Amino acid sequence: MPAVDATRARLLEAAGDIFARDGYRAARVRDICAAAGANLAAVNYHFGGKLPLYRAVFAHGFACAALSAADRATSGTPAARLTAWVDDFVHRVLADGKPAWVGKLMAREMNDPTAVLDELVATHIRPHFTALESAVRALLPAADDASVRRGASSVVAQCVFYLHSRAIIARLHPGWRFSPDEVGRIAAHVARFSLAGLAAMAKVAKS
Amino acid sequence: MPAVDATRARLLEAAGDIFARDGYRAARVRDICAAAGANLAAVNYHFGGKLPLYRAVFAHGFACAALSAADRATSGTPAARLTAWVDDFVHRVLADGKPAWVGKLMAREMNDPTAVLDELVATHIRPHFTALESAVRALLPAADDASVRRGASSVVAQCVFYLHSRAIIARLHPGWRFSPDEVGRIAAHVARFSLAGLAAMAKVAKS
Amino acid sequence: MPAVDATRARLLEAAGDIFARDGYRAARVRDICAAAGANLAAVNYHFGGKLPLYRAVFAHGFACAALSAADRATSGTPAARLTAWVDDFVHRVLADGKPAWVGKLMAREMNDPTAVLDELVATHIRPHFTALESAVRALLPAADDASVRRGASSVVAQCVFYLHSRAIIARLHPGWRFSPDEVGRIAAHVARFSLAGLAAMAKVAKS
Amino acid sequence: MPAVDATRARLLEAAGDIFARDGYRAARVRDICAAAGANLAAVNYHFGGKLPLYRAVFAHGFACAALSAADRATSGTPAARLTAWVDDFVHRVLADGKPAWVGKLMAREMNDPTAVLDELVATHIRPHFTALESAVRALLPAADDASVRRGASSVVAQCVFYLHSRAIIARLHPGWRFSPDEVGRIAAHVARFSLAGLAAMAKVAKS
DNA sequence: AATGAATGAGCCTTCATTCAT
DNA sequence: GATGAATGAAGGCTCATTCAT
Repeated sequence: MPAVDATRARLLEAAGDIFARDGYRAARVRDICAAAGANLAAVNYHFGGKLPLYRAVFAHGFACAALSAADRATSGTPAARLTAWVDDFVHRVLADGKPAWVGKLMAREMNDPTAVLDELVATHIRPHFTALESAVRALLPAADDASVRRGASSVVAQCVFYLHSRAIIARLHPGWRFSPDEVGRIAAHVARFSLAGLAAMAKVAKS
Repeated sequence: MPAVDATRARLLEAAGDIFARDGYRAARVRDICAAAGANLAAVNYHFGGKLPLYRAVFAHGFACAALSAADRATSGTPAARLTAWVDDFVHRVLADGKPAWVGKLMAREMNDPTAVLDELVATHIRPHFTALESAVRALLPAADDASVRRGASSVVAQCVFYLHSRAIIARLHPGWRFSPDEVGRIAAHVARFSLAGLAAMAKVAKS
Repeated sequence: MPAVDATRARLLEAAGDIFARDGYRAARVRDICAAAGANLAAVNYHFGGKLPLYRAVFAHGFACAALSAADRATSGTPAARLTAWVDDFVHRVLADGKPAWVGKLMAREMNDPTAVLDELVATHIRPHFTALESAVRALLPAADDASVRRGASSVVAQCVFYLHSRAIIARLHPGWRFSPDEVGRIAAHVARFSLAGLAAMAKVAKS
Repeated sequence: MPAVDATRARLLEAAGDIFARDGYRAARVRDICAAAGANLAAVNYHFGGKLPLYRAVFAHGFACAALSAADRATSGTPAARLTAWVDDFVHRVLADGKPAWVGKLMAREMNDPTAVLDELVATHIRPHFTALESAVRALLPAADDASVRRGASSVVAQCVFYLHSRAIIARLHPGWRFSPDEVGRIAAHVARFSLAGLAAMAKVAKS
């Protein structure tokens, strides 16, 4: 592709940052254009409006992030698959990498669901969650669907916690830094904690 | 005459609903006043502006909700205290009672922190969280602060999950209804799951 | 009269101050009522509105100020009458006494003439100015009306200058204080300056 | 294309008229935009708000008016310089030319000083007044600063009188028209009157 | 292909005024 | 006689969007 789409790409990156920081509503196309070094009308020219841009940002973000192969958790023992799933998710949630705004945007979508969320659930979230549920189900041989749901929820909850509650965490524990090492420790902790929790569930269900 | 503050009270209730539904920015004072059956200038007259109203809504919401005696978790064995804490929090998060919007507002504040959040952390959240942390610390005799932090986070995470992720839950599990019975089951689940997880942490720390 | 009109009187005083300071438009009835220690609705109750209050303030102000007998300049030689007139006017303009706001209000009315100004011209200003003109005419025996008008204008101009231009004066000469002594010096200066100017006019007209 | 700033220029001209007529506060951007044939948001787009527009109006007004060469009064005898200064100022004050609103705006600023006035004093008024003061000082060889100040004030006063008091003049002397001829006569009168007054001051100071 | 000028809808706020008590 | 609650009109400003170039 020629440099034609250079502005478009810069716009996409800038929009991701600003949408993640300010939310859809509070974000101003002015700021996005300015941050992208583009004209004020560029957003409308390239995307046709603020909302189309928002959709494009999600598409772009997930296209970049979803490549990280959540599928590696499809083989091995259930415990290993769960551990791998947790490790992958926690790292993604706490990553500071390029598409750092993908997670923040997701968190925002959850509070202000738009039509975009439905698409995301269908294309990315449901498959991802199903992979976890299959591992949980294998770890709870005698459990009914509701128990599996609750068990899987407890696992997911511990991962997304660091996404939704970061504002609270920053205020309660100002010193808590999420270095790569700490992220690893958190992932290991969540996996261990969850496996023990699920084991307790299995014991109860059996009895 | 109690009719003196009738408009003020209606305004407060309406504002809670609408702020919870639309967020601070997107909420329009027009709608709030209309919903309260009051004049457009009423919010400025009674509260002095949109932001003061927002603060008042939080104060009102917490004043109503905080009465539910979080203090019953201050006595008994650590396990009992943690169980009581979880039960209280899960019920509060999943309650459909009067101040149903308090939770939603909190969730919004976490994604879009304003100055209000700092006050809330200081007055309500930190004390609440400290109570949990003390129970967790008692359950992890040999653990360092970081471990206690991660352990407590896992417990909180499972409670607030049903607050932040309800949009996702509704899409992934459309049939999941949070009846009083189900809320009870969830609370029991989270407590058991967490105690097992913490026990596993204790074992590792000891070894 | 009973204390019934105590509020009314306080309102009048406060309104004078605030109208003089902020102008009719920018002045807020809130501030006036607050300054008078009265209710917000007191202005409407006692005067029937903001504009009626404004008129009442003028009436009150001139009733207090006009007593100072501008008429003492009606006897004596023309030069003495002019000197007395100037002395009276300069003192009134630069006075810091009770009805200090009367002058400022007049200055405001001149820039933003309302119906009030027409009344004032008829009842106070025209008689006052006519007294001056008669002295000037006596000093310019051979002059036509236009010359008298210009001469009288030059005299008045020097007096009102300290009213209209005080903002400029304060910025150009920050140290210039209008103590009673200085006010006396200014009055003397204006009279002497004017008499010399008029004498020069008389000489030209004669030739 | 010069059409680029056409709206901006029309806005400036319309704003000058309306600000002069109604004052800063009472003037409505609506009216200004309507008078300029522009959209309601045009003033915000081109100037960034009402106050910035107000400043721009002053800058524009003085840029147009200040070209009239106040500098011709810098050479010649003191009397000639004073005469030239007065002639220039009187003509400017009583001009009906293009920037007719400049004077009215100045008069308003004097009664309701804003931050704009400070800038104006520094950039235009002080230099202008200093030129006069130097001529007056030359005419009062033995006088102290206070006397020079009072003398210069008497001269300025006669010029600005026709600015501030036009509402009164129109009511006291309805027939007084300020034709070019009459303006010339007034200028000559003020100069002669002032030179005589200053001569009288010089005589007193000497004695 | 891309821009800068211009638009119009909508929002929060201020403020004088009114009304029931 | 006097007040506090409530009203409605109006104003300035923001911002996404459009249009001519």
